[in-house]
Formats: sequence, structure tokens, C-alpha cells
Amino acid sequence: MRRASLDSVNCSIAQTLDVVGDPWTLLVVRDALWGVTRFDEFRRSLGIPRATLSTRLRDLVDHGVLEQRPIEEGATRSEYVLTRKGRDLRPVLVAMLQWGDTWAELPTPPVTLVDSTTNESLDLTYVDQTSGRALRDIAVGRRINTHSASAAEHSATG
Amino acid sequence: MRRASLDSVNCSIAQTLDVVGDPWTLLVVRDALWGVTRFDEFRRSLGIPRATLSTRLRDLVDHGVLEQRPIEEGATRSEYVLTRKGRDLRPVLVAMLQWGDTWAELPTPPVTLVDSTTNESLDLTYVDQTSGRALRDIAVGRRINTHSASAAEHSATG
DNA sequence: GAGATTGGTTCAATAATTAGACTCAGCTCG
DNA sequence: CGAGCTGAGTCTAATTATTGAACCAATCTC
Repeated sequence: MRRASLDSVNCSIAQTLDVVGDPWTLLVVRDALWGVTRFDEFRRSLGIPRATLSTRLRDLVDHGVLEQRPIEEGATRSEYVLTRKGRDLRPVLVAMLQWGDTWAELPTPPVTLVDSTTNESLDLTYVDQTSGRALRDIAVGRRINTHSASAAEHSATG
Repeated sequence: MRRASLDSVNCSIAQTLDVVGDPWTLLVVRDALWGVTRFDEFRRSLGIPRATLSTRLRDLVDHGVLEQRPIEEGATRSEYVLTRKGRDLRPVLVAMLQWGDTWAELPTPPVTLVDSTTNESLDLTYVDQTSGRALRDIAVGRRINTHSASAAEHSATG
């Protein structure tokens, strides 16, 4: 968190990790995506210490990922709901879910994502909208965007 | 890391975070995907303290994300290269890159991903291969896979 | 209004991270 | 050969973060 290394500041991945790089943070977001909103709900679901949850929620609110608001007009208790920014983290969690399904030594994937209108299983894959090809079949490189100049490097297929 | 909370162990996301939940770890993997292999290369690129890098690399090797091997036959110095398991983390980093591009207050995205054979920009989106629809247009729910029973919950569109 | 529940804060103990010094092995250059 | 540099770490002491446990004030429940 306090880390903001020299070469890395100018990188969107580092920026993202600055917000959600903590081990607990994405678990909070995961629960929020499944509709958890209340302090104790998070605490019981995650088994996270109160103090830690308290600072995590505050950080997420500060970063605009969660919105804290009274559970009803004038109430003192709060609920925490994802903002658009927070809901946009779903692909990160989908990617982690898939990696865990593939590589964690669990007998069977614990949850399957479904289309909640049809209840059909989802088979989510990163696809390049320009070429229609799947990420797994693409040799990915990068172009570094300086104000003026530009250069490209490459990396093997993932 | 020492956290492995009760409700969360049986979740692929938690399993993933157990391996890459640390703030530095995914930055190491990011660099590795771009071809960084040597201790000092990582250290200089990330600005990470030596001791921290040392334990991170050891952890990643222990988890089978990186392979450590002598830079050449019989050499004492090592290089660290991604395993298949490690390369499979690319979607996680792509998702984080996109979130950072969208939400970090950077004037312009620092890097653009390209197809390194054609140098064309990539426009990567999660698509459900079954229905052909983009994740952003799907109301995602989940089916919880117990050995026998099953149930489904839903969550609003991301 | 007694007792549980919710949503926190405070505290002391423990664990992780850090910067910086140190080590040791291999080059490299004269 | 020997001095100095670089790479790849380890060690130590100081700083920070995390944790569990206790505490507290509102709110609900009956």
C-alpha cells in the first residue's frame, strides 16, 4: 500500500494494486458483488477481524469502490454498496476464479458462474473484439504510450 | 497470507488470493510476463526491497508459479521463469490493466496491449462462449457445487 | 427494560515489511 | 595477480500492519 515504486507508478496494473492489492480487499469486493452490504455480514462471511474490516471498508469508500450510506433515511447504521467503479472489478474476480478453478487443488470448482436469467453456465473467455481471437491464442506485446514517442515490446503467448 | 478464513477456503478466488494476494506478487508476475527473469532486474524494475523480493520469489517458486533454474549449466546464479501455471495469470493482469486504465486518474493509458505479430491494438473483452454475449451485458449468478446438492443465487449485472 | 445484535473503537501482542549494511562469488580490466 | 564492480542474496534493527480480545454505544427483540 505504502509502496508506490518508481517504475511502477506509471502502470495501470500498479494503480489497480494500489487500491485492491491487499489480500482482504478483493474478498470484500467479491462478497459485495454477491450482495453483501452490512459490516457484520462481511465479518462473518470472511472471518476478518473487525479492526481490519473497518479499515478495509474505509479505504474502499475513500477510493470510490464502495459507497457507504445509512441503511435507511436518518439511520445511524450503514450499508456498503458497490459503485460503478467497484462493479467494474468483476472481470478481475472472474479471472481469479478461473485461475483458482484451474490451479488450486480443489476436487471440483466450488462455484459455477451462471446467467441468472437462464441459469445456464457461463464459459467466459477473453476475446479480442477486433480480430475475434481468444487471448490464449494471441502473442501479446505492448506499446508504451509516452506523450509523443512510442515503442513496442513483445511477450510470448499466455 | 496466514489468513485462510472459514467460509472462504472453499472458494477459488480465495485460493488465488492465497497465492497472489500480496501487493508485490502480481507486479513480479507482470514483469515476468514481459520477460524479466533475473533478481536484480525485478528489484530495479519494481523498487522492491531485496529481502521482500527474495521471499516473494521463493513463495512463487514454492507455489509453482515460477521456476528457478541456473542461468546456464552449472552456474550459481539463477533465473526465474514463469511456468504454465504462472502464464495462466495473464487474464488477471489484463483485467487489472483495464480497470486501472479506466479508473486510475492517469491522463492516458500508459501501455496498450498489442498483437505482437501484427502490432495491432487489442480490444480484450470477456465473452461467454456459449451465448456469445459480453460479460458486461450478463446478469451473473452462481451455482454452488456441493458434492450432491446445488443451489443458485444471483447478482446484478457488472 | 433486559438481553442480544450490530457496528464499530481501543489496546497490547505478534507478524510482516522496510532500509541499510553486510557477504560472497564471478567477472573485468590493467 | 589484484582492485573494483556487479549480481544475488542474507542479517539486523526499526517501522508498520495485522490480529485477537476487550470494550462501548446504539438498535432491535421480546
